Amino acid sequence: MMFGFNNISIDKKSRFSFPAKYRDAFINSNENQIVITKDPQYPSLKVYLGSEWDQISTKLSSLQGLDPIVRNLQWTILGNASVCDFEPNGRMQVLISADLKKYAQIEEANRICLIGMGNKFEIWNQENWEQRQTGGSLATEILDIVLPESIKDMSF
Amino acid sequence: MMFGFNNISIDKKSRFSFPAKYRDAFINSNENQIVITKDPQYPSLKVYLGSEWDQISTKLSSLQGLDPIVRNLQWTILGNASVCDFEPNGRMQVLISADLKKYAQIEEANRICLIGMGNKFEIWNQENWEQRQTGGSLATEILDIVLPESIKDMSF
DNA sequence: ATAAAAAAGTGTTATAAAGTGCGTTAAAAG
DNA sequence: CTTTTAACGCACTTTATAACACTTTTTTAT
Repeated sequence: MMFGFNNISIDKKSRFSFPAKYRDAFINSNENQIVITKDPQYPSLKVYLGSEWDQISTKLSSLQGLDPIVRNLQWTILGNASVCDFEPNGRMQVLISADLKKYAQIEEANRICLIGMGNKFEIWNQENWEQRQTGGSLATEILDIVLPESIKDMSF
Repeated sequence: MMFGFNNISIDKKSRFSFPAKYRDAFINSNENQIVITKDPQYPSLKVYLGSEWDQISTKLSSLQGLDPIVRNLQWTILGNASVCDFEPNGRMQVLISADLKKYAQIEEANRICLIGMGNKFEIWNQENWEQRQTGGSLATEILDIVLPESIKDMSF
């Protein structure tokens, strides 16, 4: 399990490295892929371990796509996923695409917030994160709607 | 069970040591990890034993994150947790990150209050602690809201 | 269509900062 | 007075990041 807040740099080529403290956890869970995609609620990114992603994406893509909310989630989460090779023994570097950077409002930033939430991470623009933490609301609360039963038991 | 008030020093590298009187309790409970994170209500820190943390974090991360209050608690507690290796037979030293120091308003301090609460500890800035004890209220009471049912039975 | 140029992506190295470990001194307890 | 504990200081190790070099892909111009 991987927890905690990290303010880390992005280099000129849009790469970041996971902090070394997570190395053991990555090695133990035997991951060799990382998936980054959009968060459906907030202007931020979700970072999944390969194995977690397999579960979530399998479940989500099996849902009835005629429900517009489900369809929207499928578009957002599945349609924007970027799969990266990942070496837990190496530099643990990951590239963020221009699209995802734009979505998370980190186009210009050379630093991001990487937040360990146990089995996944979130990536935030620093200002947005701070506003969130102090109870302030963001301009864009994207999924402010009632969810269908089928996804109530899923945790993205 | 570990109780009582302690005023202890933080060194230049932001480390503190648990008082020796708790050594036996740590050895008996066989802990080799300590987790520090933010208190969701007050500008102070919570210090959990590894085994306690496993329970709390598992429960908390399983809750429906689409509820904004739950999501906020997950961010605060899980997203700011710092897991430290811990040797009950050694110096029992723990590092406090710059972020957590800032949150607990102990950035400049070279002493902190470490309060044993049985199965966990709290870390406070001395002045805030004294104000609390004498009934004064702090400027920042962060979680002044009604909690959803799902977390009413959890004790953080 | 091909070659040149630019951009994007990958990998390595060097250096400063952060973190860790341990010995010494000072203070407190027995 | 002896033993234990707390606090401090120093040296060593690890980590993060910026800078650089090289490769691959894409774009542009002829």
